[in-house]
Amino acid sequence: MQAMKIATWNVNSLTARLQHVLDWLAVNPVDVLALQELKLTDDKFPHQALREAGYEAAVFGQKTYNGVALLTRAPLTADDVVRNIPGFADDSARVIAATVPAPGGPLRVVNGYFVNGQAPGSDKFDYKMSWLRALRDWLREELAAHPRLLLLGDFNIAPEDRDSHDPVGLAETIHHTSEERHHFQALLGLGLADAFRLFEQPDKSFSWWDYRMLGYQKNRGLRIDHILVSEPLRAQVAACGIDRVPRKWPKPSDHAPVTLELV
DNA sequence: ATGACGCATCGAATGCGA
Repeated sequence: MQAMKIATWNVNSLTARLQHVLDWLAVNPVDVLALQELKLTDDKFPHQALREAGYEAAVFGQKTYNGVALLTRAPLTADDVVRNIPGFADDSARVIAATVPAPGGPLRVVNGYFVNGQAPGSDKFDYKMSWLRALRDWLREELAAHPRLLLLGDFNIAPEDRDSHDPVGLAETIHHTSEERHHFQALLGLGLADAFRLFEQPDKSFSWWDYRMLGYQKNRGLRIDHILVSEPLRAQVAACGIDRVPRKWPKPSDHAPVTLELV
């Protein structure tokens, strides 16, 4: 059976990062790439350049902020693409889900740009909590309908202390709060596994580093980009890692891609 | 340290990210 490669990457503006995406795909010709923070409307999406690179795209864009897309080598069936959480009113384009052909049977891929939440106690934090609750309730149904499911993207949650460069100094601040971590655990409780932790990983493995104060050079980062796999997929996960290479390129996204291999 | 850096927005200063 042929291996299948899947990745997620918050590009912090696809307009600014298109060449990075193309360069990365040329070296990492994954079958599926989930993108977040497109920061462009659908009419500005670079379908042509990506098609020339061998990818079709399902897009859910928005002006200035947010925006998500799924790039796939194999054509998607458009009739079961879902945009945002059904029944949850949301002004932000944060979720796109689609079914992707795969060797062991179709995969349901749910790509999310989770709410940042700014600070505990803020209106934005309340929105993050409501959004996470709605996501969980929807995913319960989605998993029932599609047992072979991946949830991936920018979760904006560092699940454990080891996922932060400063778990003590940043305790109970955004990305580190107990409430956010409980929500992450509740997602695992649906029957999902954090693919990254299925393998031994280097200490201080992060997927995001602040642009300021030499954050990357000092490895002051957080692991907030994740790939969760449902129980039926777990035994097929052969590898999961963070690719720091594009974070070293000129004018990088502040996030690095997270990659997964299914056999 | 209500900072820093980077991106987007009708053109500069501000909102936002994490």
